[in-house]
Amino acid sequence: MSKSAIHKGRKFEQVLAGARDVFLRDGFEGASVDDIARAASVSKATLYSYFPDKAALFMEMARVEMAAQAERIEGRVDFNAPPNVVLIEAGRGMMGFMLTEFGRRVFRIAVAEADRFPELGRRFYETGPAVMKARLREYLECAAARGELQIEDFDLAASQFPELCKAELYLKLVFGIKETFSEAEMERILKGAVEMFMARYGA
Amino acid sequence: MSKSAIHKGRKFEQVLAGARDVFLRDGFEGASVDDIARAASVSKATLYSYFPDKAALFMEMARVEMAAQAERIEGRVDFNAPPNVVLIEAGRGMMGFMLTEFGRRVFRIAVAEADRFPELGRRFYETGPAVMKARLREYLECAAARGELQIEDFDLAASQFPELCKAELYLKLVFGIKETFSEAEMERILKGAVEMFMARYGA
DNA sequence: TCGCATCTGAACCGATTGGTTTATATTTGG
DNA sequence: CCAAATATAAACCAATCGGTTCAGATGCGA
Repeated sequence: MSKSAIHKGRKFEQVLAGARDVFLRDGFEGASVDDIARAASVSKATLYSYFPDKAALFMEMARVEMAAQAERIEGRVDFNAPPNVVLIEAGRGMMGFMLTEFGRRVFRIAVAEADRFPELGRRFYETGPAVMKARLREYLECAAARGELQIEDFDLAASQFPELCKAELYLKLVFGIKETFSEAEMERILKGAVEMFMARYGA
Repeated sequence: MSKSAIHKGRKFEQVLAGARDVFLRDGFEGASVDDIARAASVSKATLYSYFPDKAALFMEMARVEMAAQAERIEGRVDFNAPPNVVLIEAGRGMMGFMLTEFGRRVFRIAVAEADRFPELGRRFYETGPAVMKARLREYLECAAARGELQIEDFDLAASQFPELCKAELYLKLVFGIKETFSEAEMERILKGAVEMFMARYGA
């Protein structure tokens, strides 16, 4: 009773969990409501007592899932640490999420359904990449003020670094060429990203 | 009769064109065979006389479309030109494709269906990003041999530059935040990419 | 233990889907 | 101009889908 507003029943979480599993596995069109109900160990009638239709269920699970993701990103950024420490840390976090089975699936869904659910794409962007970029930008300004970096276009710089971290990884992941990367490979890309960034913006 | 091997009929191209339009608009699941037949101005029976099922039609149109895309990329790369010319040119080409309505749709489909059609993702990667990377790498080695660049890890460098060109653009495009970018914005990103690349690898 | 809210399972509905068939029309090469 | 190849429209099929309904089971607070 003290939880949230809209719902009334006790199996709410079950439904969301089932929806998450099936939607992430099969996509929006591909997922059948019967499948979701089965995965949630819940009757279809119960499911429809919570949500008016399939799309609403989908959006709600996406909302919840992305909120959780945003919270996960709340990884510490030490604003006083030197750039090559902070950058490595931030890059590692990003790559960690990208390399998750879960991370890939969420990304795929967001891309695939960005047409059908325009709000979904926007939300994914804003709770994911946008917050990371904003935080990074904050740090960059901080470090620049200390004279550790020399940046003119902070917005651009904060966008460039995450992109650098995707080199060699991202495309192969998204298109299913390769699903796992060794620690050594990750370190090589990460090191390359930081070196390039520092070569351009280092003081 | 002198054309290709498998098919026999005269409306083959029509069918492929219709399939392209509808699949790119609605995705694989979302597209109905009746819709495709209608878009192709062809009867469903005719369509099924060419292709055994929906999936085969989809893969064939993807194959053709990606082959065409690969040909399009055959843009000149002058191996004797200096880096900051070649890089700008290559980056501009990439961004040009990304910013096309068509380019975005193809990308979305490839991502969305990479699970269902593993070969599709692989093919998209190999006829698109991979060829660009290979060509760029070739050039980088050439320019390094001339002493215009100083690169240790050519593979990494050839992956980094395209990623840099996506900064600020790509994510917004993919998630539908923004669909068009002014010439000035593109130039800013492009210039930023080249500057960063040269700061790291310039001789 | 009673009473009320929630949950269940299964049947059901109308719509749509991928795919087939059939009888007829049209094109085309010789 | 004929005959074989190819295309057509429409009806049809079985399956699946999202969504509804309902009679009864189940859990829970008092």
